Amino acid sequence: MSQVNNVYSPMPDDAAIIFAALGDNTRLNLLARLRDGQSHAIVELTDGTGLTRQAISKHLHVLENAGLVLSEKSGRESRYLFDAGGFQKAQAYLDVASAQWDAALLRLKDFIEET
Amino acid sequence: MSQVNNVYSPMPDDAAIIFAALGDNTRLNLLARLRDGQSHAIVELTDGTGLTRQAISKHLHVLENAGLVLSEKSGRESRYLFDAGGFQKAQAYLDVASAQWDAALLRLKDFIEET
DNA sequence: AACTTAAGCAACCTTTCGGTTGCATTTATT
DNA sequence: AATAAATGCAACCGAAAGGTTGCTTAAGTT
Repeated sequence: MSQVNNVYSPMPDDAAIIFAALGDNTRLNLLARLRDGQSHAIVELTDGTGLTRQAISKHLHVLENAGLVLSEKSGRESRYLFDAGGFQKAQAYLDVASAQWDAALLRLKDFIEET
Repeated sequence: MSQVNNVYSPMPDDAAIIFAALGDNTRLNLLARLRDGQSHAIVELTDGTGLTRQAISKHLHVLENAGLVLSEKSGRESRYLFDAGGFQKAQAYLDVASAQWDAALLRLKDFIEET
């Protein structure tokens, strides 16, 4: 079984996973911090959240699974970095959806004017 | 207490609610069907999903709450339509995030070249 | 008036989610 | 060698999510 999976037509499954990962404020805040382009250790990302390290660790795994962050081990710490890939897929999905909507509106408009 | 809420800086809370609503395949499929620009009754949207009418009804409420669809009563049926508002907010959020990321990369690049 | 269709409401069930605590492990530090 | 720091893993918990069934109500049909 093969699958087409180019950037112009994101797989719905992927999209749902990415959007679900974005659908939580704690995770959106983590992403915002990671957008500085540098890698951060878990303790560091935990700081100021009011949550435990394990909670943050779980959130980071969710983000990683969605392709929104990358992780790398460095000595005793695992550091996380922003991954633009997930974002681009989300944007692509919304763009395609918008385009479909616009096209439908246009068809509707033409149909009405046809009278 | 007042709040700024323009399209250039979407409120994170809103964003999380919208993304969470998009983070489910059943709902993405419903949205895809609603992108034809026309209104659909619940029974109609239920058809072909393999789920019950009530399940679909709940999903539609989630979408409505996120500003992704609108509903209107017409006789004994309530009909749902696509609402571009939620989509635009989601797109705006991702755009701002991307821009921040790009800016951070640029700063990093400049910093390195400064050597 | 009788019947059918479209929905809403509410209770209930199971699974997932967001979070915590406790303990073991690995990698610095002193 | 002994201690401290950063994690990972696993069990556990309460709340929310996704779904179902049953019953009521409102609006069309015949």
